[in-house]
Amino acid sequence: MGRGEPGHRSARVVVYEQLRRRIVSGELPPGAPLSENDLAAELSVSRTPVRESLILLADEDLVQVFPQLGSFVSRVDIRHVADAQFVREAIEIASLRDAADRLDAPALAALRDVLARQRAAGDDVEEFFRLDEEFHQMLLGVGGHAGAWRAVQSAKVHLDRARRLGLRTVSPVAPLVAQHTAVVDALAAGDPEAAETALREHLRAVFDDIERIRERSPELFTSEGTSRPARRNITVWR
Amino acid sequence: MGRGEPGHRSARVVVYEQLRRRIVSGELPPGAPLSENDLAAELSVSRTPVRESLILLADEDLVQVFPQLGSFVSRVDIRHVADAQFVREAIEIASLRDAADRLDAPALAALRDVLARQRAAGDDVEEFFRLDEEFHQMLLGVGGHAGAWRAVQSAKVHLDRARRLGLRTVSPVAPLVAQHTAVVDALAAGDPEAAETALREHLRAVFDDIERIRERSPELFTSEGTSRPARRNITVWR
DNA sequence: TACGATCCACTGCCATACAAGCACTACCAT
DNA sequence: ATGGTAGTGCTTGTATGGCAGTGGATCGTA
Repeated sequence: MGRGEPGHRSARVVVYEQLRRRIVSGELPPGAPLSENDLAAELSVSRTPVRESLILLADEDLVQVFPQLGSFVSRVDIRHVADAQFVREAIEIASLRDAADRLDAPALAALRDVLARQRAAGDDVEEFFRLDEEFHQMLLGVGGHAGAWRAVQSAKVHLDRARRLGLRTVSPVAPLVAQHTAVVDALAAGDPEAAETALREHLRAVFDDIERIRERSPELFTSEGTSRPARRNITVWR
Repeated sequence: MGRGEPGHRSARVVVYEQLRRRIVSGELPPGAPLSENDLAAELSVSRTPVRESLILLADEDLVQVFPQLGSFVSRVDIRHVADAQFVREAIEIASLRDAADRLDAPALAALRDVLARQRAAGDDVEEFFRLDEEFHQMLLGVGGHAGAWRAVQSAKVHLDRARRLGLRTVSPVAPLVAQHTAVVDALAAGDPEAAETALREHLRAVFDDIERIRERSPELFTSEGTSRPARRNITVWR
């Protein structure tokens, strides 16, 4: 496929999406070194698209770059997560108020379909997060603010990463699906107040989860002493 | 100054900030071509930092890149502006609710100082926008959500650009300062309801301004036919 | 053993060269 | 006059080379 084809994805986009996915999933944990050379060799591209991807990831605070030192997966800054929580809540709640008036039968059916699939997903974490994205994006669309999804996503990515880092040891996903259901039920019942309360509780529950994770695994979060990582184990063992 | 010094600003950051300023100010109008080679020559750097800056600007929808065709200052998409308006309003209003409880004497004095400087600025557009940024950022800080400023800014930049494109021909800034003052007065009076109403009216007034600008200068906004610009006048006349 | 000067592998930043593709011009055949 | 087509100069995308800077490893000295 030629470069001009609509389906063409440049090497930069491919690299960016893969790195982002691996960082958010926890496969590349906070503090992991991201050498331009190593990544280029691993992904069979040159340093250029790798570097451009790292710049974009640094712009959304998923990566920290120290010139002449190295690039690293950023540690989770709890203040940054709190800010993301606030932004996300503000946008989603504001949209929900509009959604109460605009909900129609097809949209309601689509929402319920996502909920059913979430219940069916069980403990498949990957699937749950895919459907979680779909649910919240759909909810924004019902409010007539699908265009605000990018802003939500740029905040949500930090919440998702923090959750996934400790998801195995902490809460199951079933209550979250129940909270989603409560929001939709309140909307369907024409009770925007209850919907707002339910959504706010849901988002707060997510944040509380993260704070529990922080207590269990403080090494994943920033602390004043570790802000500037150093290289480790450069020479090969022999 | 060495590259490692704290005050060092890489060529990429310098180029990025200059291009961003020139785009938002209208010096580089919507549709203007941004050739990587030309910009590199003009700014006395190589293509690399220019290109990396364009990627960042494209990520925030200030620039559109068409592979093998060219990069252009993006036209103003009214839907995009409406989304930005919604996001900004949601965040600032949510923060204002917290600000009502947290306002103390020093913060109030700082806010009033900015208002006084805005009144003194008169018709200096550059100064007005600087102080407008300062005011809204300060208001977020009072609410305890200074970290949300980046999210607001990434939305606000599109509103600012749209306003500046037609500011000369449309409304004066004095009413905007009066609206700012109304917000602070309501906060100081301990009336969060009135403050919210005043802020919402202020933000809506800004958006109405943009719609008036659109009626006067539709060529600055997207229309279906002009989404993909073409090159013109490649060969030199002789 | 403890400590300091030096070395050097490795880093990201920038400049440059090459590759692939599109738009327009100019020309040629019909 | 008109339609088709090769040529040309620009575009962005990718690869690579060179540079300044960093800090762990290493060796010399007390």
